[in-house]
Amino acid sequence: MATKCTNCPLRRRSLFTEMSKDDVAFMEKFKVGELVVEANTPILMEGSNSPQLYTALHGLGLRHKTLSNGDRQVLNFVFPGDFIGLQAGILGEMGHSVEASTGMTLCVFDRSEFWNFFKHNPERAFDLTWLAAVEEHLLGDALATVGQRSALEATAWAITRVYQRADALGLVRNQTTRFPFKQKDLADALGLSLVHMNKTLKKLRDLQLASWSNGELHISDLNKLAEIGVIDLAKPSQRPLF
Amino acid sequence: MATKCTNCPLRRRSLFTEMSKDDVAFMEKFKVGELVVEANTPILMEGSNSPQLYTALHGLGLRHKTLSNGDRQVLNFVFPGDFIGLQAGILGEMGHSVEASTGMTLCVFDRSEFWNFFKHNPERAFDLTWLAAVEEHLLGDALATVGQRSALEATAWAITRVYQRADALGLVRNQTTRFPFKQKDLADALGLSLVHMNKTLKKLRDLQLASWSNGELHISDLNKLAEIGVIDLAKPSQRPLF
DNA sequence: CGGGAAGTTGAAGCCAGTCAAGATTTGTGG
DNA sequence: CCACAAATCTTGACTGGCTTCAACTTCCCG
Repeated sequence: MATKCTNCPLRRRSLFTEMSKDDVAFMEKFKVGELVVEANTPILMEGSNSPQLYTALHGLGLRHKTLSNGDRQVLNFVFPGDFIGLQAGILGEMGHSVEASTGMTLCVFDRSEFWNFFKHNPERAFDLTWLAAVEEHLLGDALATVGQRSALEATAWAITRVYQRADALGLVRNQTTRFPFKQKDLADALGLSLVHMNKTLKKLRDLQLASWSNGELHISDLNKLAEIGVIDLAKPSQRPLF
Repeated sequence: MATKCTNCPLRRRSLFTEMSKDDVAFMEKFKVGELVVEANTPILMEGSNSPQLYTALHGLGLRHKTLSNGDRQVLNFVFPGDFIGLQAGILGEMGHSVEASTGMTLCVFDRSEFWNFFKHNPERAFDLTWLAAVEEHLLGDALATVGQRSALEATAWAITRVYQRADALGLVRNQTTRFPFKQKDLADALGLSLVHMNKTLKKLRDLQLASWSNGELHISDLNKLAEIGVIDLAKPSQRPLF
């Protein structure tokens, strides 16, 4: 049974901006159902023009591009609250693929209703653009990391960022959070080989900064980690939820 | 004397979508003037919240992030028609800096009027989101390149992309286009050292694929270049102009 | 329990970074 | 318009971080 937007468990979290009753009702009309997928299921394919758009309610996934030679670049990890399919909605074509890494529950929206935001609800349209701008911002950071930082720095950066995102969602306990990805996923996100990723993680373990095993990420010294990763620890500001 | 939007020289180019007379008039109100800057002038700084937004009318520039350790990542090159400051307009803060590499002329828009697009002109608001989505798309490509491709592949990719963009703007003659950047700029865009960038360019020269000197980029074999760079040569589709 | 996926570790090689020095172009003041 | 300085480009030699190859271990799940 699909949850009503009024009762959305995500909306309560302090990370997300308040939404008026009217807007919630507006979203309710837009929502056509929920999708439950198993781990390792493709959700959207690069180049596709999906009739449906999603918001991640529960579970984790990743966005990636696969080159014709088989190499894969992971662009980002998908957390609850993330909007999926903006490029399909706006450009008519996804520039990357999205897949579920764990089991996931997704809110499903009808793409044909997309235009209504712009026509009838400028605030929500603005929020949508806001999300696109943030995504651009994050990709810029990732590009700078992959382009300029060493393997140790990049790994520290990535781990710090994941931890911060999880923390903002209230998913951290005892400096530990669920991070059910493969080492290969992180390697592909940072442009490193799997072997070197493994050795770099070992180094962070030996330095007593962070350890990641059995899908659990534990942070021992966030400040030191942030320092190595050249990242500032400013609390992420509130963001709109779609 | 500032050009009126009605007479905008860019708008005539086939790359850009048609705009209704009403919309052009709408833009006209939004435009507050023109800015002429010299080469090597900063236009927007990372972290700043500029009251003004721009569209490049003439000249070339680049977007970049500078890390605290001094390393620089070039995110993209700015061509005529590019909108500058979307992040400032939407997020209230730029995630990267923008600077002029040649002398540039920029249309200046008032940021405080920004919200009016969403309120009064949903088509233009949609176009804005479109631009943000395309930017995200391009950054994804760049990330995949820097993360997964060798120096030769990455360089071929970058050169091909620049050439395609210039071509779409009608800036190519005799398979040659103006590309008045430094080798360091391209190196910083691809995460390579200057020395290796230089040697890679020499290799492309020796292979008789492309040569770049005196700010002029000449392409001998675009197909081969695109093949090495793993990029497809589909004509870029029309895009909205702001 | 057996087999496959994921993680771990060592050894060898190479792509790209760093260092260094000279050539060429660009900019500037007299 | 020349002369000198600064920036950019170029090339060679050396170094090293990361990749590749290969084998072994551990963890699951049927």
